[in-house]
Amino acid sequence: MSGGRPHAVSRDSIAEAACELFLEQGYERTTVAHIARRVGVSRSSFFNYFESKSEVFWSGLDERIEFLDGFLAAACPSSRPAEVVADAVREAFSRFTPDALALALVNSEAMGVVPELTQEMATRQWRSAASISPYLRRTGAEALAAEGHAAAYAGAVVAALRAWALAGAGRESLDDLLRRALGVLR
Amino acid sequence: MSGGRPHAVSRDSIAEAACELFLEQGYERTTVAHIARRVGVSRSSFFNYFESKSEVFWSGLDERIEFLDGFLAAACPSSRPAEVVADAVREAFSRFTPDALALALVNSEAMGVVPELTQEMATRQWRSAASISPYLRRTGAEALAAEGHAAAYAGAVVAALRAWALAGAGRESLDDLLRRALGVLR
DNA sequence: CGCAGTTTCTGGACTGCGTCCAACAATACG
DNA sequence: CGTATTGTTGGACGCAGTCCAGAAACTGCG
Repeated sequence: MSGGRPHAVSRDSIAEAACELFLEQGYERTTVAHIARRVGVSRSSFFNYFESKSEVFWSGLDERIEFLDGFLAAACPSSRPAEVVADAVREAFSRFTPDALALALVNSEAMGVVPELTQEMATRQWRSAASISPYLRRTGAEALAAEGHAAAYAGAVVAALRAWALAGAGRESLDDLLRRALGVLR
Repeated sequence: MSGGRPHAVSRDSIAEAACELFLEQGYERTTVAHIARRVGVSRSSFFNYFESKSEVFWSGLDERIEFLDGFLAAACPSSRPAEVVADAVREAFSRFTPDALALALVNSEAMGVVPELTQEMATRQWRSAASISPYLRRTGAEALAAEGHAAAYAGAVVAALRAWALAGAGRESLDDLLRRALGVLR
């Protein structure tokens, strides 16, 4: 059951090598082949670890969003939906650790990843909203209202995340920023 | 000054042919070469009219968002920012006509364009928020609050747009939907 | 030790998007 | 008719992402 050829490298080591190259020569000019060669593995193998070049940045965040989605799907409708959502978000991000994404947010210009980053970040914000909106609907909100409010929460989360990364992940508490960003939507 | 070879086809005719093909065989299975051949032009020429395959859907909306951006950039800070934003949005979308995007929203499953559409729509929502947020900041709002509220407005706009397209563009007034979606964010 | 089963690695072929460019075609103007 | 301008064309190119068959590394068993 537990046999098979062992992994030659780890996801993390690939992500690390990729970030090095992005910093050295920029995102666009770095090919998947470059990354693979630097970490000592074939191009094919890169795609065994990551679905795409850009996914290097997003594993950590996607995991947290998936957690949020499951959490809210299982949550009971409350008369105070704002608090449930805020708690869910803070719970989901309580174990978010600085990773490639934080590095990319800080060095976005040096890496030349601004367009890539906004595009992908927008997608994650959308996905967060898509997790929040159904919960709001279950509390009785109307469709347009649910989507608008969900977008607000998702936007607040992303704003907090950016502020946190830009302040130098760890120097400021992500939980505090989330609380502030969500609290301001009263 | 006004000489030169005339255009062989129009942007609209290309978009039309593209939508036909997307409906017939799906977005993924339709190549740029297909579209070009159908409309009787070379693949190279397609890229003279559109920057990318997906841009076929987005010209109209992008134009409206750009208008919104300019409008808000020129707007004076008000003590009632919500109303200014709402007016700007309604003004920007007052001339939005049903186009390839509305068709794609309605037939998203048939076209197999759901992932593409969510990704790109998320990017537009982000861009709308990025146009609104600076205005809110100029009215004195704090950074996190401005981003959260801007995300809410942008989300409401996109929700209204989707609802409008799905109801069969024209059967319901976009302006009404926008007013409702924005009004609910009190 | 040899063998079967399992998992990963690898190289190569392939499709399709998007870019670039030099040559060519169609128009306006003088 | 020449010239400037603008659009079209085909071809070559680089790269992302997919697919696959075969080799490699490990486990457990006879």
